[in-house]
Amino acid sequence: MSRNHSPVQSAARVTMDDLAREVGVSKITVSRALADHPGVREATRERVRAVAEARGFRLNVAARNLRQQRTRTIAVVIEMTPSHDRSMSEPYPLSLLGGILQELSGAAYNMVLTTMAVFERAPPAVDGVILLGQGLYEDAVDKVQKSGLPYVIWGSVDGNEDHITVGSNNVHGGRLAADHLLFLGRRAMVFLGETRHLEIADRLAGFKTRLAENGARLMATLHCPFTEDGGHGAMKALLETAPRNFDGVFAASDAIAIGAIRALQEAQVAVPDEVAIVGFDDAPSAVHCQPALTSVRQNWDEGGMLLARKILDLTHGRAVKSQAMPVLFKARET
Amino acid sequence: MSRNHSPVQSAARVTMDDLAREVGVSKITVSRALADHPGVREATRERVRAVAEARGFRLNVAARNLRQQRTRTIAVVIEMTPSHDRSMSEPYPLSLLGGILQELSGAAYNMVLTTMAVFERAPPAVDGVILLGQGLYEDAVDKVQKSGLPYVIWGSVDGNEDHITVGSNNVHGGRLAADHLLFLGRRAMVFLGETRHLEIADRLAGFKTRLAENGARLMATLHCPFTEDGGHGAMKALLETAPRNFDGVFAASDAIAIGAIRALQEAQVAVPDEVAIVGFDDAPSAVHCQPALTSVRQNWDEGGMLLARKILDLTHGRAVKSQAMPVLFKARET
DNA sequence: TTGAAAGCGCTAACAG
DNA sequence: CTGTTAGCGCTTTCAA
Repeated sequence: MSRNHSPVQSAARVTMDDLAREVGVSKITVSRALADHPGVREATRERVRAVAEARGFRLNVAARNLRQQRTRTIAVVIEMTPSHDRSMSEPYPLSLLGGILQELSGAAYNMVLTTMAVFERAPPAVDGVILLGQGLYEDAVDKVQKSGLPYVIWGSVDGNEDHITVGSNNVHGGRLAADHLLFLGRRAMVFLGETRHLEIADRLAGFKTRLAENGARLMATLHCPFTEDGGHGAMKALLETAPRNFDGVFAASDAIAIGAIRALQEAQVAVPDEVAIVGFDDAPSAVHCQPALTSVRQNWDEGGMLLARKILDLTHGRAVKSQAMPVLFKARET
Repeated sequence: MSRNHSPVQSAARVTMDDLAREVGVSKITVSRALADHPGVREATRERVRAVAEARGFRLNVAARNLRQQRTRTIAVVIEMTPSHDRSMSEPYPLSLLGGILQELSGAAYNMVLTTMAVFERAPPAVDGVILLGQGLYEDAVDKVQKSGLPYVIWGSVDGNEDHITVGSNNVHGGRLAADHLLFLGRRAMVFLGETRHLEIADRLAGFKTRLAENGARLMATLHCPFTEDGGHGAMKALLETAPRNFDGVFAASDAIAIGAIRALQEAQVAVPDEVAIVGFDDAPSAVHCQPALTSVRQNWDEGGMLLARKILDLTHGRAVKSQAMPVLFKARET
């Protein structure tokens, strides 16, 4: 029946004062009754509850937030490109958010999902910040730091003890990728990915280390975006400029790897017989693509939960440490 | 007097009063200067700005929210199962959130991502609600309605004018799926999906209509979860209990379809030669799976933007209507 | 162009 | 078990 036409709230909203007057107690008693504080007579609590229900009382959360100087809300700042091509899910899939949300939910905390731009332009009322996004790094960290709020970062665990970081052990992931390709007898490798991102740089570092230890060579490092098209373009360009001089590829994401495989197949290069390839993330499409993609899985869920737990600890003044999480190698057909 | 133990911010935070004292103006002038109100002398504004910067002033958003009686924040309530199997991205992928976020960002609004449970237990300070999630439906709508906030729903556009709904034209999607299978000469169909969800029920309804119009038959409707395992299990059970009496399948999601294909292949049933199949959503894996899955694409991005625009309109007291969005048929190998 | 007063709705602290 | 007082930090209103 045409409710909803109310702009924000229907009429003047019912306050605790209104309830207090009606029940015949003071508003602090109303507050205590509704908040389940001990030391309110059960009968009183019941009456307050009943009237609150009857009058459609809703707590003014903004008022409470101001009074208590805390919002029980954590901001999650993501990198978002509006482009269709690069879906938000590429570098940081929903399961990372899922892990965060699950943990925050458990603590009865809310989560504000926002971008750096909005975070600056219209700062939300929050108690802490989780920063996702490699591109953002240096810049974004500064901005968040300026906000004065406690924060944790998803990314590469560098030596900087100034900020708390949670992330996969990317160096080790790179080593595992190298080991696989070496095991397949490959000696001449190519790396695909944007190494300006610390996480990616770490993957390459681990990869290189193992190659060096085993006398294999890195023929090229191609900087390409995280997408399938990025991988396809980079590999296509590589194949067109010179005769193929490599037999192993390590891609910084599964999307890149899948694009690269497509380019290889278009150029009549057999995968994995002529060129073996390892991706990263173990995305769903890694299982379904042809041939099935060997990849390095990150534990997004757990990562999200860790991020949430750490930011909650920080907001409660507890000590917190950075943490690198193990990755899992998934050998498939490539 | 131990102000609040301030777990959140380090020292006592700088307030507008502090700035006012230091600059030698009243706090309201500080407020106006920082908010770029006209009618503040430029010199004054500059001084205020400088001191604010120097002192590391940060606006107390909670206080502003209380005073202004609005938060510039919209809650997005999602259905979240903690289970690994059913990823959050299944029914409502990140791109829907992306669309919402993009539109809210543009209006300098923040977005609280939350679940129904948290929304009830720890209501966030918001001006409106976007409700995602078919499972939630009746129940969740009631709960949100009780909150007294304006809201819009992603889902099926039913006749109910009480609430504003945005969603794909699921009925038409069902018709398109039927047309494809009929075009391939199929006459005996199976539907896979949980029809208690209104959206799914709509897909089935459109599907049935077309079958009836063309004298084809619906042999079975199997209720299964949205996952690959759900589709696999349902199809496997169907194949085991009786001789195969169908040659076309319409699945309520791509994940279900991919699971069903696997079950068919395991039972030595050729896809699409013996059984053709159509999915829904046009997920990335639809392109990569073997054989490539025919599907019905939903315009998530646009849907998210519409949801956001409508809830903003509602919170500003503007009239708003429900809207069904066109879907796009993607014929592939199945 | 600036300021004084008031108060948004709630809850912590202390008294009774 | 309940109440009084005070005030969180900001912005609206009205006055100068």
